[in-house]
Amino acid sequence: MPKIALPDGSERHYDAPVTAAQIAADIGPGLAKAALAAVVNGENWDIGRAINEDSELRLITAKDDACLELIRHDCAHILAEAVLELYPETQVTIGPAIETGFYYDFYREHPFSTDDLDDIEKRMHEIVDRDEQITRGEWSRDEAISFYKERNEPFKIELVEAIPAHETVSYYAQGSFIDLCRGPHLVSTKKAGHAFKLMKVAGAYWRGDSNNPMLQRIYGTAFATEADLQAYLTMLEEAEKRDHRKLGKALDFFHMQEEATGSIFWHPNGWTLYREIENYVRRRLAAENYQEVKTPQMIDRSLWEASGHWEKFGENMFTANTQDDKTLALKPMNCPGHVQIYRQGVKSYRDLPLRMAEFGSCHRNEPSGALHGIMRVRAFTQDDAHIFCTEEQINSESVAFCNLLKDIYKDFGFTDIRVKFSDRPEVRAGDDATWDKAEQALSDATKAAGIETSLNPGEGAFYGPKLEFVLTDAIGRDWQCGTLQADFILPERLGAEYVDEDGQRKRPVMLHRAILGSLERWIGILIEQYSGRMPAWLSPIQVVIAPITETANDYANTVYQTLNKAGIRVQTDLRNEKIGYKIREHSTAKVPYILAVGAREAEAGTVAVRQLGMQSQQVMRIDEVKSFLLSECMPPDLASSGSPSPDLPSNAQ
RNA sequence: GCUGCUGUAGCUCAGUAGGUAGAGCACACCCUUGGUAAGGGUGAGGUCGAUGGUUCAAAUCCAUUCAGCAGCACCA
Repeated sequence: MPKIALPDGSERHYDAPVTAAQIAADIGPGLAKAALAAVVNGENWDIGRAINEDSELRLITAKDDACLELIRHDCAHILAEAVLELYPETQVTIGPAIETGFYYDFYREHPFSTDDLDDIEKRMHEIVDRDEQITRGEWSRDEAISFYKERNEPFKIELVEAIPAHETVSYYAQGSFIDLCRGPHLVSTKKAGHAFKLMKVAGAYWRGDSNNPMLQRIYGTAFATEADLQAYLTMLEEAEKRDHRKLGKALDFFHMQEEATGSIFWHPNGWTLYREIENYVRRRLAAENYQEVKTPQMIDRSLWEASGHWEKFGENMFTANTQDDKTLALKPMNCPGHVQIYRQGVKSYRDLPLRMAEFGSCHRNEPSGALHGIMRVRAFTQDDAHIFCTEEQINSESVAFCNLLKDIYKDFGFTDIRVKFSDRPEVRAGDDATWDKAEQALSDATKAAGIETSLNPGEGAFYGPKLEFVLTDAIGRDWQCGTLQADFILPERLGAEYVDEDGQRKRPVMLHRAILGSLERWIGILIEQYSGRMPAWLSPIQVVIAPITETANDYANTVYQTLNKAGIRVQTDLRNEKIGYKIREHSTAKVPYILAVGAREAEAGTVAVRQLGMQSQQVMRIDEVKSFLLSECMPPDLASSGSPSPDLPSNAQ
């Protein structure tokens, strides 16, 4: 005799088990039609599945976000049904709904090609039109296993065996297709609708393990309406235009080429941006009492053996052999080098915390498939630093670091930061007690800094747990940028110590930390964040002076001299082109300010200022425009402190 | 590293029945001196990622290889 509680607070009583569909019909015909699924006591529920006990019920309609997940999950099943119909020799594995749609992993001898997707998609539309009823059933474990044995589906058998003993084994059937599935689903294939599209085919390892066979994954996306689907596809196209690889080339920032895979050739424009960022960070660190150092690019393997890198990280290290049979390694990290500087001379507790920073150029031999534009490269520069401190200082140093990081991110326009807490990995140095201590210390520090973290189990560094500050690129991929790692192990291994108040020699703790992460990745993210339209202080070319006719060339040069001398990155465009052409070109090149000068301006000693993205222009006197541009182009840290002389490199020509 | 796809002028791309390559933009020169997103003309520029093979003949077919792209795995 189930009693059903509804979201509006009302209750309905039934004499016998009842389905959500029946309840919806009792409430009204409109709802009966609109209801697609239900949530019963917080659990997703098929609309046609009987409810036996007193329950809280919420009905799901097409407007619900939860409905989208159902549609996508249905699409995954429809995809599998279509594939089995077209390619009966295929084995099915798993097919969930995901954030951007759905996928299904198949196993077959001959991989799918992109051409197959059209056929499969066509068949999926047919299956939707067939209006096949989707029904839920339950199996005993043995029934499930013998079913899949008969069909020669070893992957599915593995899945059944992995289901915990106390859970029921359910399946969903539609047409001739039956899939082991937790559900829920809509009542028929028709309800999934036609607003779906298969996107790509790719390999994916069974259970995400590269030791397992590779499956064929087909990705698709699906929405409740055709309009939503179109909007999503348009959004993807727009995101592609923000791709840093495309913009980096278009804006003449950098290039890469075969002979130096994973390394960047920085062009003058890109390098100007790079240096501007580096100088900004340098000023911020100096203000926080960091000391900057520089350590060797290549170090003998013995040091890497001592630090543990040779063993734990050796596969990713580039090495070079010398004529006298030494093996040197290009540094993949800066920490061992910093410990060497720390160890010069005796350190006192009075020296701690000691903050040692380096724009450390590192090389790592990343797997070829991991390379991605300038976001994931083999040669990069970290805004790295190591804070040598006592255990008691971990907390305050971590809090100070988190605050500095947040402030710097804000200056670059990032306010929405996600933070992951990565704890001990399987391959690690140090004993469990040390790890307990390190994880606890880092966790306490994040709480003190008021930072919310999500757990990222087993992803810590081999020497310590870490915080990862994650930003997202144009098409939604996550990239780790900043990091904070508590390390009790390297100081031990490399013999760092200090003399405490009581005269005893003790181990300092090392906090490994980076704010931007790598300059290269940071610039990649920045380009995508701003679609290449950098804030003026970061723009490689801040101002272009464009004479309207060549009679104004001399005057343009005069204005140029004034602005260049003031430290503004300014260029002139004296080419024999019309002003409209020049405006278009420099607008496309995303130059923040264009100063048009013609006879009128030359006569009056003014310029017509046109700001990027604006239709109109504003006439200013030379002295006015100079102070206007100086303030517009001021790096944010200098602007807020009101420093009179910005440290702008002047590289204009 | 694995699976699939791609690789033609500086850039974006065309070239599907194998017969020694085309367009637009950019570039050079000439004309035009034009007031805020592309003025006009002429011209130069590729041997088709690399290597090997099939063929009378290959950008086009085959093999190997390198690089890029998507995903997976990896990411201290």
